[in-house]
Amino acid sequence: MQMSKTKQNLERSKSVEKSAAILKGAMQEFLKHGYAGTSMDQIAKVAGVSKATVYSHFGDKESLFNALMQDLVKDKFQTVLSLDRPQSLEQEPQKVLSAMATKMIETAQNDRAFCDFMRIVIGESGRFPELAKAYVNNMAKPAIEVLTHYFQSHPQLKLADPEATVRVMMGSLIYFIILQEMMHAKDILPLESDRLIKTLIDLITKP
Amino acid sequence: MQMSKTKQNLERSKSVEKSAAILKGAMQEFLKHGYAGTSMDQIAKVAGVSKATVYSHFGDKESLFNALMQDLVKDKFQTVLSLDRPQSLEQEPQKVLSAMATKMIETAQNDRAFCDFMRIVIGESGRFPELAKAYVNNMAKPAIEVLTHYFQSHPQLKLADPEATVRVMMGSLIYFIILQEMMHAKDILPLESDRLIKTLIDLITKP
DNA sequence: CTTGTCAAACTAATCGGTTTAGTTTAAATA
DNA sequence: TATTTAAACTAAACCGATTAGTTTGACAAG
Repeated sequence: MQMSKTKQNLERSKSVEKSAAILKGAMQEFLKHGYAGTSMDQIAKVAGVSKATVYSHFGDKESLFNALMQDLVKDKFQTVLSLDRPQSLEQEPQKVLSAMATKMIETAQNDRAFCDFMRIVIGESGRFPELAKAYVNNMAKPAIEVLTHYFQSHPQLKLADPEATVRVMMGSLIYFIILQEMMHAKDILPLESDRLIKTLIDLITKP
Repeated sequence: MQMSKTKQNLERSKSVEKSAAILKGAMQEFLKHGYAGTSMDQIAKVAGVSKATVYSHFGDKESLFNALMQDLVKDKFQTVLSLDRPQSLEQEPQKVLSAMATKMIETAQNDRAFCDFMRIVIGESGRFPELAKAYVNNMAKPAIEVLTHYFQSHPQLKLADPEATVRVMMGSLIYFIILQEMMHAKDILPLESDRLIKTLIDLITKP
């Protein structure tokens, strides 16, 4: 039918601002109400955009959700990377590991969206296995690998199984966050993060 | 208020069988599709019951969800308790703790509904804080307390902070289950549960 | 006659998704 | 500079299906 374009109008590429507004609105709603609990009308409204525009940018609800979560995984990945790349690798492991753990918990405590994000990833991991795998590949795996490499390059820690030890450390911290921050257990099972971190580091760098 | 019954019609008191069928159907659907993703029509259908009956037994959707999840928490609590009450308390801690950890992971691996249950509790913990608190009070807290008591009554372990050590142990195991079983990380980040358990127990009962 | 149940119809709202009819934008052309 | 063109956009109506929740009227049984 129409061959009339073909000039160079790749420019007006569907107005990046609208796309960004839609993604921002979708993030707000999906994080708050979950996938099934969020409607396209809501998203269009909070994005300040017509529903038709939402559909012209992202074909359907599932595509929008996937696109958003992929973005979000990459975004939060930056956080995790900066947490796990210890700035001062040369200090004693006790200090380095302790600082990493502290920063990780502090991040979770201050970044509300991070907890909401984790909740969605876990909660929708059954219906969106690709989302779960994106989390594993882009967040859990790099974090585990960086930490494993750190453990392996510090033989003075005398760790029999650095890979498994990483899992112990990550698990302790993440379950603490899940329990205290996500499951509202702060009042029911109070525990200072410092005590957990000290105990954990002491176990790993056993005196 | 009304004392009119008091005969012995505790029998046909809304037909326990129907109630059970509804709860069973609701469990199936809620665990599979989440709260917002499940409709009352679906529940009535899979329960083999009319929708009106569902509403006459449980006032509305939210009440049904809460009633079901309370039941489920109590049910799964039995599992957790039996996991944490070591049958043979008198063996060496290495054996006792190792057996507990193994049984916990095996349960999660074999009981599909257990993973679905955990997913829902975490996923809906933002919108249903009461559900999260029920989980904490009826499952996490007892498990942590039993294990804490076990640690405290075994001073030969020389644990500086038994409470925090429990968190390390529980966190390691539960994050392993979340990653491998719920987030489909088995293929991406393979790790034998035996290695994790051995490493964890070695750290706690440091030789 | 009360109680529990049923299927079915019903409400009013919302869902995901499409379509329409008309407007804004910015670049290309003349 | 004025005009044309095509894409992106808008609000609004529309679609059929589905939602949570109610009501009705009939039937069975203690």
